[in-house]
Amino acid sequence: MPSPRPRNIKANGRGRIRESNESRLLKAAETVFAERGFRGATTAAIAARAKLPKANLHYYFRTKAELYRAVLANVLELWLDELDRFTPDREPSDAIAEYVAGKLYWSRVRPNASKVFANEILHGAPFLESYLARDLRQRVEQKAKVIRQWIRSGKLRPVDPKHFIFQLWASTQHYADFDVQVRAVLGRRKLGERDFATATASITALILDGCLTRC
Amino acid sequence: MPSPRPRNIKANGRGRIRESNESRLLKAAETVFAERGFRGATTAAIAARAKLPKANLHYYFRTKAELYRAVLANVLELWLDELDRFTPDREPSDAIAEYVAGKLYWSRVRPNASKVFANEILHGAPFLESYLARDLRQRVEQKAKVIRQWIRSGKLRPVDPKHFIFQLWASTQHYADFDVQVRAVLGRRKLGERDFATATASITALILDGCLTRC
DNA sequence: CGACAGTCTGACCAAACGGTCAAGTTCAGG
DNA sequence: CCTGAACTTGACCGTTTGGTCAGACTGTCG
Repeated sequence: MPSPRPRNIKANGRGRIRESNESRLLKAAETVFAERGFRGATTAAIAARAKLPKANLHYYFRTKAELYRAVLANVLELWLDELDRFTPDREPSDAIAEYVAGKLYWSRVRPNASKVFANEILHGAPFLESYLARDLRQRVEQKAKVIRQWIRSGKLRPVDPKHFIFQLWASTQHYADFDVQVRAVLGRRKLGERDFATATASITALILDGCLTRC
Repeated sequence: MPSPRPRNIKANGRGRIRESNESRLLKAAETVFAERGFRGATTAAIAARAKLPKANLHYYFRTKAELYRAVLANVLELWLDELDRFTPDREPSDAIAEYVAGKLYWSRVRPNASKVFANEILHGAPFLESYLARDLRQRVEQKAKVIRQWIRSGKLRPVDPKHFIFQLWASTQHYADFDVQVRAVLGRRKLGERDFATATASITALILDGCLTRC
């Protein structure tokens, strides 16, 4: 949640400056946190990237942790909802294909969001513990039910629902979080729309049909 | 590479102390770097975990970067070789199953190694650029050839070899790097051998056969 | 225009950091 | 038991860091 501080929304149209500066800082912070992690990021670097004096940063966000929390909240909003495509009435192959495409879309257009999240989890999720234990867990539990239903109706093999979700997460996150490695292997300077299209097709095909020839 | 420094291996049996202390420091460093990343880790914290004074750490490893490099070298040694199971003469399903099992084995017994590597890549691989561009790229190119051969011989669907390898990497790394998330979703305090066995089975089944019912 | 909340910022600080150093202690070979 | 190399360490240093603050500026509403 953004910040508990003198929010002057009194009357109409106020706080424009605040809103503009806060979003500039959040954008800069997302980049710097993605590049260097929480501890490695410095408020000076974030402020510089937002082209504001450091003291100004601390005017809008009291502490580095508060700014980080705000960035995380933004990221979660983005990350949370993709799984909602999983509903009992849908054809699993469609839902899964759309999920992969959606996740990879965000990995391409907001790679830093993915990296901030990955970094947070990688280092033990000190800021997201309760989110993981509450919201995320419940959400997955719920979607696992949908997957079991798909299985019961014979549309899906008897996969382990949670591990299935892990695999979806893993394969889609990879392209944003490990992009240096992917780029090195593919020999690209930057991953383009075409690379992501190939990735989407590959992942979808593999998850739906596997790699073995059959019948 | 460990360190260019007065290595007293003169006569027999010397350097025992050095060897012991260096390995204690490396172990401690692996943990701390995994928990906090390169910038977040402090030499004081590493020294404390190794139960040595900080000055002693700097006696064995001149700088934090040198220590970090040594840790990375250790990690790479572990990570590098699993792909060697891919040879033209083998049955792909066996090779793949063994690869997944092998990678997940290391994810379980050396999760910090995986995290150090993941963190390095996540933050742009400043220490591993040349490794990625040379060794890794070549290695993948080579293994991609094997996969293409498998495809030509009709044992494998026409998957994109490199993206196929990415998927193998992604799904296996996930359990070490994102273990907090996995634990939260599964409701475990610690991932045990059984969890990893389930994961291995799930990943293998999914990659080989996909999730859709068929025929 | 007066007033006041909101915004801005250079200068500053204590704490923490990576790294150094000189003086000491231990250890094995002669 | 002597010697020299290897090892140990408390104290220290310059720099960087997150955060503060007092005072100046600005936009807007009555």
